[in-house]
Amino acid sequence: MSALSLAPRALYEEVAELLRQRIFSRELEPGSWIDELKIAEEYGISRTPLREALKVLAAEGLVTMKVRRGAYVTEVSDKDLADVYHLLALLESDAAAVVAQRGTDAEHAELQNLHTELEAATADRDRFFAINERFHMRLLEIANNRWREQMVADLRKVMKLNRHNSLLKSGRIDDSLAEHRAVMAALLARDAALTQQRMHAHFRNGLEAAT
Amino acid sequence: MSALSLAPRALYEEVAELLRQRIFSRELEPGSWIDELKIAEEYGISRTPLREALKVLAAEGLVTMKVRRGAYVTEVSDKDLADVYHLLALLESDAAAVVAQRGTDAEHAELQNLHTELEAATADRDRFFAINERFHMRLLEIANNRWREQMVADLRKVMKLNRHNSLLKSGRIDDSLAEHRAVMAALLARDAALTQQRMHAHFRNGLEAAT
DNA sequence: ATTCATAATTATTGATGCAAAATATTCCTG
DNA sequence: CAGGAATATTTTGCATCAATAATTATGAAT
Repeated sequence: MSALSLAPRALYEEVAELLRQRIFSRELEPGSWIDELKIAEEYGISRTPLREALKVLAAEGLVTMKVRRGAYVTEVSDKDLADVYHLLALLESDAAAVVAQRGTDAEHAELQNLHTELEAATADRDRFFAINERFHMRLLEIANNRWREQMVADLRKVMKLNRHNSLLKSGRIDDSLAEHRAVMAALLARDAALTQQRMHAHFRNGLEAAT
Repeated sequence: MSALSLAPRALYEEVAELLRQRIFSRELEPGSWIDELKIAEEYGISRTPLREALKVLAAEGLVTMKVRRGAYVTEVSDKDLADVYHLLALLESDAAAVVAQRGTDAEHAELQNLHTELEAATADRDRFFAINERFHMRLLEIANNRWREQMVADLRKVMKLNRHNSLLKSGRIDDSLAEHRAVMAALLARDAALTQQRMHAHFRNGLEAAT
């Protein structure tokens, strides 16, 4: 990690990222109030960029702002988890259908390559998750709808708030891979409806495994 | 409008709302930079709450922040318009399917009442739009997914950035009403798939009329 | 005359200070 | 001893101030 970055982010962005990590690691627990003074002192910054960072996190749904009370880490109930998952399934399965229908052959090949990598990574759990993540992200990029990309990114952040934090549970690697394979087959066949349906099933199974 | 409100909003919220109105009225044009000093002076406030408001608007997609350059009103291309519309169609037609399947009889009756009001308001264009808006909002509330409600609200704000600003063009009132009637019929019959399909068609027609 | 470099101006970003509001504490009363 | 009111402390919210980076303008050199 180099000290000077090519695209220097604003301080409030850096702070937002640090807070996200602390929230995801549950160092900042859901429901707990965020002490502006304490955090600002910890990071050696003033409260101004911290407050701006909190506004960003509030928009992402990670924290909730109460007037004259401050910000607390959002608590996600089981219902919230199911609701968010429902939307992710909807958005990503639609993205898959779009890619099946309108993706170029080169883009399809690229996804197929990622899938092949995935098939080869069943032994290494972390690697499997990492490649899986790249696959889903690349799929969204190819679907080429920046508003959806933003929404999915935000929803995935909310998912990470949950204790049983998994878009993909451990024991489910083999099942998940089989579903992935089915999605790819439909996608390469350019069958949009089937791709959408199979991706949706993939998510539904994921939710059942998570709850 | 009373001076003292029961839920006093923070200044940055008020400012965000004022800026939204100015953006929607195109007083602040898409692509134009927002002069913090000028706006703050206009409103007689400091720049701190203004900057926090800009972060909120950025999260909604209404303005774009550039590091060390400030904020400018987001420009929405025709592609953006189509992309946002695509997502609105996806989210709202799914909401309709959910309501068809899981809404209570009382909730269905409530929507039917709104629809009846709509049928009676074809002569008054503004009234028609207002009731239509209420119908869609109520549908989302009944679908009972606060994450979707937030996303749809944000997407609708982005839609309003566009010049041909209309989720419902003028000449299309009769067609729109017919589509609405079809949606209601499927919904009351608790046919989720058909409801979803018809709501989707309703949006598709809306987009074609807008472009 | 054009281009590049340097300086000056302007605007954004971050820090500090102050006032108002909410919560916690203490003291008084029943 | 308990309950409530008044006070004190903590914390948020807004404004002002300082510094930092970017753009523009100016001038010199080729």
